[in-house]
Amino acid sequence: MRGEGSGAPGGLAQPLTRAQWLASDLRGRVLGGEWQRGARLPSETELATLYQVSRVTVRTALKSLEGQGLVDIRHGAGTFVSDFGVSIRAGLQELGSITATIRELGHEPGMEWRSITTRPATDDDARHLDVPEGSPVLSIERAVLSDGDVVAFSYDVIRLDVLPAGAADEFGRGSIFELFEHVGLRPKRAFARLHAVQSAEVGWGDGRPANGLYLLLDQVHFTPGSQPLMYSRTYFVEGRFEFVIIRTA
Amino acid sequence: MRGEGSGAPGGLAQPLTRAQWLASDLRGRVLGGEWQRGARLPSETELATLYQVSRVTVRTALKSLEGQGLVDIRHGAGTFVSDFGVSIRAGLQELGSITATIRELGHEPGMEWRSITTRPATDDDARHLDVPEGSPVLSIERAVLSDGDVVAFSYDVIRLDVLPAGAADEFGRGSIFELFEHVGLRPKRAFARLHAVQSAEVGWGDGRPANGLYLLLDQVHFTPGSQPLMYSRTYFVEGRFEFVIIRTA
DNA sequence: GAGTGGTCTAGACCACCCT
DNA sequence: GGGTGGTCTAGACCACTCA
Repeated sequence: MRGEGSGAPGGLAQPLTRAQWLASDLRGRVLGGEWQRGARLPSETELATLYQVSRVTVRTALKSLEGQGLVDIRHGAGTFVSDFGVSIRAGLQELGSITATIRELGHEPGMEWRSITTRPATDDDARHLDVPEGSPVLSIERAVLSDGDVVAFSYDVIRLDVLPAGAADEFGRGSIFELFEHVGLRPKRAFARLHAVQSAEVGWGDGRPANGLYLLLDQVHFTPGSQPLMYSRTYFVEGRFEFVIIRTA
Repeated sequence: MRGEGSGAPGGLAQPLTRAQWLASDLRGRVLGGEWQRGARLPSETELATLYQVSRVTVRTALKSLEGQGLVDIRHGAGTFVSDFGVSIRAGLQELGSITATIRELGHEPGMEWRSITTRPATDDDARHLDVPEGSPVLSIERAVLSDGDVVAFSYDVIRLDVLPAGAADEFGRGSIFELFEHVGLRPKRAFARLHAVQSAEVGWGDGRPANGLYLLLDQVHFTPGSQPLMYSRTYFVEGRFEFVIIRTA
């Protein structure tokens, strides 16, 4: 059954677990319109048989899709294609690159670097990245674009002591996540805080909103070994990006 | 081992799964200071033996604590008490009452009702709650307090057709979640969107911030059967509430 | 290499929905 | 009552960390 995985994962090549592969495949089938909105998917037992995996694996995959708002699992009744359906955007709780998210929404992502410099860590950097004040960090200022429009301004500070030698030179093109990947330092977790901000100091150029309103995502990214890797403050221009969270009991 | 569960669950009495009970117990032990910040917890196998449950159950509990930012699970190394430690606030992705969250942070929650009325659903209500325009809804305006200070203004619209007869009269005291619980309608999921808002129209009384800045949590709550139950717009006064999200890959 | 977490399986029993 | 999801178990094997 099921020849090749139709739904390619959004990110890069890397070994997928069976559950991730299944989720990706089912995601592709749902988005491909194989089932109508509100329609019932095959039962977990059926899927387990079809895909030759255990029911636990099926459940893991389905719960992931539920977390993305794609399907709706109802006890005793079945799993249904969510009413939000195809129009859903990736949830905020899933750690991934903004670029990938924009692409998944069907837009053309872009990036404009304003500056990339090496400098000593400020007091603030040091506190967030857990390094001594003054130790070298890579400071990046960039604007995130979607279909040519600025959706966010981001101020990122990256620890240099955990990067392989020469890796710093590679920054400046492509997604930051892809860079980390390339260097073998995939962020595993992020601790994020949200704030509403109004300021004329944020950002640069024509992309700045007249009202100066932003949703600030202030986050620290960690390696699988729980080392702080990057501290970023990303100011999303209010109204140009949909922040969605699926909250579950 | 482990006599009674020390860590009482934040919410109300209801049957807990073993994993939930375990999570609650471990949470109590961590918060109680049984292990230092950064210290390693017993291994999953040890915990499984100690608590007489399977390792899968232990993992479920630990992952829940990880999602709350309480512990830090490191492949091959062990599970450690998070550096954020005790000061952590509940994550935004966990669906729960604001009241309960405030209490967990060690503050005294409060509520001030401004108005509770029954009225026909507006166009906007109808769209979010999936009812015909004009069908009766319960409209609530309230302020959420923490230690006597206003932290949020909330405008809630509740479907009346799914409430048991007479239940509407019970609103106006206590947490809305407790009310739902009492009536047997525990929300299971919420679909939330976030916005930065600046407005002088929002809120009332002295609690309004001078700058008019709010973080708007715009959400629809669903019953386990996926019926829309409540549409609420909660305006959190910027700076008075910490919005935290643990994002994972 | 020993120990720890990450993933997966096959099977079981329960709670819930629907007819 | 029959089917579906919710939870749990015991055991297995793999990947990673650390000494």
